[in-house]
Amino acid sequence: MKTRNQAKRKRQPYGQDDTNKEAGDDPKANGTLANITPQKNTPQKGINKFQKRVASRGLKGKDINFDSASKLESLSKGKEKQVKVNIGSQNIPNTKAPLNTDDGKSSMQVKSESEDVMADSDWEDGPNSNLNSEIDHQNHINNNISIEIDASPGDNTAKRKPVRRASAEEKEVAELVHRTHLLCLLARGRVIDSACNDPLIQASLLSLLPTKFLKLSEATNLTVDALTPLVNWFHSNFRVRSSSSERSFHSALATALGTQEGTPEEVAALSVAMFRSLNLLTRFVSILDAASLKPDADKSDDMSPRRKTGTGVFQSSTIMVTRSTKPSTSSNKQSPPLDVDNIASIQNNQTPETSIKPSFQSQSQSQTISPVDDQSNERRVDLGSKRKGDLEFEMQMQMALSATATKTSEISNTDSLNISPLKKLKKIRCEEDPSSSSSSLSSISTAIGSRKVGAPLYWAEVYLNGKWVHVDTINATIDGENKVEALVTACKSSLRYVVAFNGQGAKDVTRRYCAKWYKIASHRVNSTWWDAVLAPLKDLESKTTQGIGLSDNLRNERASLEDMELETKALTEPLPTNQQAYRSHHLYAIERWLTKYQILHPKGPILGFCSGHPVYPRASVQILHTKEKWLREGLQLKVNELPVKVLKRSVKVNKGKVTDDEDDCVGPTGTIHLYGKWQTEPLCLPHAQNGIVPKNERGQVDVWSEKCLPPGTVHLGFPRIFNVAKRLNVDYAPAMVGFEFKNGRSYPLYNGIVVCSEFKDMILDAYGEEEERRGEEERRKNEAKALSRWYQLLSSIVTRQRLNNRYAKPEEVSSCHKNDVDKTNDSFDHCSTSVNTQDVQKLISLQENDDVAQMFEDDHEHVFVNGSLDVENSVRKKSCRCGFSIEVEEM
DNA sequence: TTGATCGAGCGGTCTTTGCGGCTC
DNA sequence: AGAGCCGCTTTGACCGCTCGATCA
Repeated sequence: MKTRNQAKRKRQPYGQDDTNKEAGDDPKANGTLANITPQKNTPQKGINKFQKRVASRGLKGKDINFDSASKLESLSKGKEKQVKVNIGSQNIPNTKAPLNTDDGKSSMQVKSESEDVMADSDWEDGPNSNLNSEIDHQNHINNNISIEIDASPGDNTAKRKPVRRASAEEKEVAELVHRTHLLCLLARGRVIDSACNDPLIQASLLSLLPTKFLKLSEATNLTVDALTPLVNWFHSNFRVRSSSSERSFHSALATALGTQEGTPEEVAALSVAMFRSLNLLTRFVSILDAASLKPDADKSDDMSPRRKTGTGVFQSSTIMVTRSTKPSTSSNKQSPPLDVDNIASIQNNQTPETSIKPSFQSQSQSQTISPVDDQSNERRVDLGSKRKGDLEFEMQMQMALSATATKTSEISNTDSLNISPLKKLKKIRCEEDPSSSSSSLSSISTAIGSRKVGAPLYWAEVYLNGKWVHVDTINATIDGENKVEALVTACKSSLRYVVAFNGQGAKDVTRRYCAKWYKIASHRVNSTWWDAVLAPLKDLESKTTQGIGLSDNLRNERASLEDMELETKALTEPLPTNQQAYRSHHLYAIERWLTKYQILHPKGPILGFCSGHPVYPRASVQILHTKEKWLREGLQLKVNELPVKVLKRSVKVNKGKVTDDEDDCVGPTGTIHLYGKWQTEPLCLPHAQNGIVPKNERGQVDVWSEKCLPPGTVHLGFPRIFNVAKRLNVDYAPAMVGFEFKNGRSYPLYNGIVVCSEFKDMILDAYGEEEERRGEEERRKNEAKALSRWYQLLSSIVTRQRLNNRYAKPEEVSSCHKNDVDKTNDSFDHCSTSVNTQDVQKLISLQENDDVAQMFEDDHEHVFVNGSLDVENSVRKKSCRCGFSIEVEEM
């Protein structure tokens, strides 16, 4: 298919494009540059335009040199990436340099390796007195302007990547993969949740607990503070390691419990089991880091942690934690836990900058490659081809390692280290909500600085005092739901789905952890599908979550409280600070990003400003349609409503509408009048009266939807039903249901008829009988056709046999006969028609009795008997006994 | 460094109820 | 002359979304 740009180029050949429009109306009339370029335009201006043009044709950025002093160079440089334009210019000022060539045909010659540059330029040959003159020809030989376009591969701008967009199919595949992955992750979460309920594991955990914590199980109104020592105890007694060797999660959990060491997933699950063993209402929470919803995003998307770590669906996501447990690193236990106290101490004692910068610098000077960071090593090898995201990730890795540097980890210096880590920190700080500046800052800084902290992927939610509290034992963080998003962002991971599991159910609690929904909304799957998937799981979750011994009222209250909390969070998102975010923001809008069919109504209230643009609630954005479009939705304009927006029609469409086609939607000047929904009311069509269907000017009813049916009528969308209505003498109108585009034109599509309601049953009954009769007729016709074909087949065999008998040698006769009979039997065996076996037997006996053969013995004359009649086509099929049949049109 | 802006590729939506030439 | 049949470049123009490049 021709692209729009190709079409544009086609419409704008060199001699007609804007370059030459300014240069002169008819460049061919006079081949001099002076004529091509008006006096007011300097050659440089023209050259600039040429450069621009070349750039726009894919030679962008290629080096264009206009060298009037250079000698004539061969233009045919083969495959050299060079474009030269030689323009003779001797004896005249530059402003009047004529464009001459050897053959005098074209005023300008451009040779390039990309033939299409020439190919889609509409150069025209033609006589030109100036160009043909010997003098100018000589001028050209002696003096010329050379335009060199150097497209060497090393050129910066030549590196511009060809933009390749994902096709619809690729997008669909990506979405399917995404959905499948989500389902797998949900199933995995349920497995883990189930393992957390194991009584043996819970009992073992209880036996490990210091007795002072056992009283927590009896306490009522537990607070966050009361839980802190328990979390710290767990944090310091359970370590995180990279991978699990166990196949079954249940046994892996048991092993992790025994060794007090496990994957982040296992450790988080153990913490959930521990809380549950203390009779605390606890959920296992996981970030579902599914494959990207967008094609190729995983290849280039640096947000995806799968690239950074190794295998496994859940394991893949924890970067730093995983790495920190490599043998050569210090044990987790050697690092102080990241808890509220630690954050406070960091705040008090040192700024993040001072804590990170010195060690970072010292690390950056080292050339030793740490055995710890094998993935960093890999990156170093391929530094030249690294993406920006990889560098950023490596930066963060190095910052993380260097900030908590122990003597073992040393990192080589790379170019990427030239970027100040402080700037990186500032960036992250800016990302963070200003309202939580100090604590968040320290937490993020610590997150980056500590080896213990990676992107949090698994944690627990404990129900305390009427609220679900985030408890991350891996990072020893309690009630840090506001920090999760920043941590995840800092670790270049994504927070698209946060799901809480309990009682074999699951609930999406992303809202609790995500303050900037607009950033993740486009990365989440269609909410209808996701909600449908989660609906049964949510029920399960809420039923179990409500605990034992609670009344239904309390259960409902608790469930609705959480829903309200999440809903409130969804509706109170802070205003984004960049304009682009308002383009598809679900809560807010600014006028500049509205499409042509949108309007603000009412225009207010103003919720704030972004770069001077007033911000309105998204709910104020209304869709506009033409009058016709509203009619299709069963709505009509109220009386005296004026269009709220008037659009110009395209030139081409106007051409066809210049006539007196003026109505409320298309004005005389080719404008489209648009109306909002508030200007409409339910469609009021004329009632059917006396069995007559109200029709439009074309004698039909436009059935865009059921709402478009005149009152008192019904749409009977059956094929051939109009015949029945006609036969019963009932008034009807063809139901036009849409348009079909074929051969560049639109054709109305009809589906059945519209009749008055009172005739509905009568017509349907008659239609049913008619269809039954038609079906029977169809069956009979098929049978007759099959029989006829069998006759023909057998007749041909008889003929063949007769010929063989007459002309073939005796030994061939028997074999031929046998073959024919075999073939016939085979055909019969494979025949799937409804031909009566008896009929065929009769045929075979006919054959054996040689009756048919006898027919052919004489000069057989066909005798046709009346066969079936095709009512629709008025064609009757007549057959002869020999099997020959003809179709006769009945008058 | 970051946001704004621009250009380009791609997919989706909207359009919307024939007509001119030929034969009989 | 007029009725009727047949076969037409594939619709394609436009808009919105997205992404990369560039610029301030």
